[in-house]
Amino acid sequence: MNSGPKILPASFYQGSDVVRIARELLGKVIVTNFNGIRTSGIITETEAYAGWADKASHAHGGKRTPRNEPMYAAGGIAYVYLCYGIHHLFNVVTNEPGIPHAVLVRAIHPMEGLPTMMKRRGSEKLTTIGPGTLTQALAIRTEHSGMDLSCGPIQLEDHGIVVKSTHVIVGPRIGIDYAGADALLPYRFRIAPSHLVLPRS
DNA sequence: CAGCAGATTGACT
DNA sequence: GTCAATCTGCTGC
Repeated sequence: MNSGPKILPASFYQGSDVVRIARELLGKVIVTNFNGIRTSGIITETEAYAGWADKASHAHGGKRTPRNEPMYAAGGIAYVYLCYGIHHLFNVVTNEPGIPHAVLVRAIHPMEGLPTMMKRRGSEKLTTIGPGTLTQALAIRTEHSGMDLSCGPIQLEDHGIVVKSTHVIVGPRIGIDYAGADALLPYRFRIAPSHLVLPRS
C-alpha cells in the first residue's frame, strides 16, 4: 500500500550490495527544492560503481582525493563531480563508512516543475536522459557534493512505484572503455522505454 | 543518418 | 600536458 511519498531511509543506502541498490533506485523519485522551487523526476537509469575493486570507479584501488572524499562516507549522501569540465554528474553514495561505493544516476523522467527545468536547460524540448542533462534540469552542482539526501535541498523519495524485472534492461556501463574487463560488467540498469508508464498522480 | 570537435575543470603523469 | 562516468551542434555522406 502506498500512503504518499516517503523519503528513503539511511538503511536503504547502507546495504552492502551497490549493484542491487542501483537496481532498486529505478522508479524512485529524485527531488530538488531550491528557493522554494520544487523539481523532480523518476529515476529511469542508473549505474553501479563498486569502489576499490572497480577499475571504472573514481575510488579504484582506494584512490582518495578531495573530490571523491564523499564516496568514503556513510551511504545516503550525494557525490557530485564535474566531468569534461562542463557536466555535473550526480551519484548516490552507498554502503558503510570507508567503503567507497556509489550509484550514478543517468536518466530521469520529469515530474514536477517542467517549466523551471526547461528554463534551466535553455531549450523548448526538455531532455533529462543523460547524466549531465538531468543535473542541469534539477540544478544540481558540485557544491552539493557531500549533502545528505534525506534532509537537504536534494531528496530521494519512494512513491510506491514498482518496476518489474521484466521491464528492466541490464547491460554494461557507458563511457568507461578505459576500465578494461570491468567495462563489461552488467552494472547498468534502465527501465525499458516502452515501459515508462507514469503512475497516476 | 554517422562522425567528430569544442566546451572547460580537476586529477594525475 | 593529457585525459576524463558528456552533450551539442555542425559537417558530410
